[in-house]
Amino acid sequence: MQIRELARASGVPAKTIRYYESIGLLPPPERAANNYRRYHQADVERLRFIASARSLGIGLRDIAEILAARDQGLAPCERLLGVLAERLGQLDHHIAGLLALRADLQRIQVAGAELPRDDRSGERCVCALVRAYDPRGVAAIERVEVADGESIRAG
Amino acid sequence: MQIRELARASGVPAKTIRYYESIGLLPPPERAANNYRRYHQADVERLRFIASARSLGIGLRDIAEILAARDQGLAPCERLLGVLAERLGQLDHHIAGLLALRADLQRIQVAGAELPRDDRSGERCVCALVRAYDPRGVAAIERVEVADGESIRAG
DNA sequence: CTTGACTTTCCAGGGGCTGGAAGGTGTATG
DNA sequence: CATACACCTTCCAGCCCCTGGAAAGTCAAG
Repeated sequence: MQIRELARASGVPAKTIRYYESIGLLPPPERAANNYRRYHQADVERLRFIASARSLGIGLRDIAEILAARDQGLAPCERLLGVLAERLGQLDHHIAGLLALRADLQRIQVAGAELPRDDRSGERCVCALVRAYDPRGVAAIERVEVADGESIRAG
Repeated sequence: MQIRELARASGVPAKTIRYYESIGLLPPPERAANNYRRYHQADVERLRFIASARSLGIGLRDIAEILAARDQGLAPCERLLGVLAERLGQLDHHIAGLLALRADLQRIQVAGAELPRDDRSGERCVCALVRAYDPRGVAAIERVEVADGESIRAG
């Protein structure tokens, strides 16, 4: 099958498939006479695994290690379980941070809504509240989830 | 004051201060005879605002707009409140996604822990569960929080 | 013969920094 | 005066995971 069909079968855009190949996550496939990539059912499975792991929030590096182990004939189950556990820990930490952040944000919002909106000095308005905000060890670790991109591959 | 002192007073690394200047978030400061940047108290305030807004998860673009408005003598409070509200919405959405993801992850972990760990075919082990995982509209939006970096500026 | 759908490669950008190289400057000490 | 060290400057590269676009080739249908 051609790259587009693999894309449809796996839910991963063709562009991303080429990218995965370029970083060694997928082996270079055989080529047809016209230099088009040719894929098989096994590639669908592999890519599905990658896509699912990605949507579980597992990084490409971990995925690469697991696949490399499997390619060498080793069972990667143990390792995968370890990655899942680690990911769960990260996630809990992350969620806790976001919940604390949410609370802070809401406090500022509520307090700021009662202040005048035309203060240009920035002293008696919501700006002052933001400026005075000091994340007490909880947030600030969570600078991460700001860079969105709204890709929604599986949407 | 020099850049390092501004860094200490604001909690923002010198490198990041230069970066902020390079993208127009901070105006180019005056220079001493030796070409060193020279800052004042007002820069501390501005940077504190930026740092706090960042740790609330507000993007540099929004921050830039707010600061630009203020630089033009307009009160940005209304706009800031809007940004906060929007951010709160994002955050709720994001947290909901992460909680759903957490549940999925845990389900897979628990189910996978009961399967054999030496399956090289990938059919009767946790690998199969991951491969079969299909985020039902909830996750997959949240591909975001995978790119950490563990910066911990305020740590 | 043209249209259109596919493919190929490569280069750039996003978000928000962070690290490092290569070099200039300022101050304290021997 | 030499040296050590801390600070400053600029610029280039990398992180993570793609995504968009350009320029060019290939194939089937009308």
